[in-house]
Amino acid sequence: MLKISELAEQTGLSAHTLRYYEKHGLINASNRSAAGYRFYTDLDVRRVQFVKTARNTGFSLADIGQLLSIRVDKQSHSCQDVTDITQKKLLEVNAKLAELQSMQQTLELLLESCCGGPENATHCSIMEALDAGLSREDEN
Amino acid sequence: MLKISELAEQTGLSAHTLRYYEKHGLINASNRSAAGYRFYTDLDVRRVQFVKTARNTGFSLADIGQLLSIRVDKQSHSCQDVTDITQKKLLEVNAKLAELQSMQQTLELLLESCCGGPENATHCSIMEALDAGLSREDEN
DNA sequence: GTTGACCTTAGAGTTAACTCTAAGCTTATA
DNA sequence: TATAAGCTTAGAGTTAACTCTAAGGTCAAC
Repeated sequence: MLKISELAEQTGLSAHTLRYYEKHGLINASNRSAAGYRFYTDLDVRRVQFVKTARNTGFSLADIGQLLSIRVDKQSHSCQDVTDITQKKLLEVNAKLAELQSMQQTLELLLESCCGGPENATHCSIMEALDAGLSREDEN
Repeated sequence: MLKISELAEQTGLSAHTLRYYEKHGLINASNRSAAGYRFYTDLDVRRVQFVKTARNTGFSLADIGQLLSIRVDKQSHSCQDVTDITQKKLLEVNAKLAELQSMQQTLELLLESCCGGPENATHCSIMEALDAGLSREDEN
């Protein structure tokens, strides 16, 4: 049985975050001391680790809530329920990735075009490109 | 001379957003009518377009504030001032990109591993992988 | 028996970039 | 001249996921 600070140390999350997760229905302490202190079992720890892993994989807390409700009653859910959530997240990640890759390319082109030196910026090609709307090559 | 809704239409930004940008010192209306209506010149329009282009390139409003202060006094700034801002942004974008690529890979592996069918989730390999911390292959 | 570290709760603050609302002028049109 | 569309401001609300604070109770050790 772990106290909240011990669980925090074991999982790498802060006690604040753990209480926050509890408030949002993701986790819970199986036991409380007479005075109200939270005490966590091994099962609780594993649930927190599940949350942390899902978080690192990009799932939102809302997604994780869904995944957890599948986790506690796997019989009543299908693999498709799980892949639906995962697919949706992958699409979001891919969309964000495309956006960032476009930014990356633009930034790299800008940096290639500019001397970056101590000359004054009167003819700076980055400023010119931003002024010209990047020459309309990549607009939204 | 454009009214704010006309500028909004020309730039694809909302009038709300334009006022927001003004409140944060990025743009301004060169003129006001007797009653206080904003009126924008061609120069104002170009400044707004600069902001929009920079925004699409990933710069934060704070970055754009810096770029704009260079823009209005290029003599007093060097190309290096501009590339410093651009470099910093590229590093941020690259960091975020790496994070998302790792998530993408994980999500794809998860999806490959799971049948995604109507079977119940008792042995769902996505759930198992999340439970196992993704087999420790990719931890933070 | 008193420090000091740790725990509790409710609730406020943070961040970025909007987005919207309310209450009240202004302006163009019919 | 009356209506509707559009403008003004100040300020509140939104989103996600924390992060922190205040005020106070608890517990182990010296």
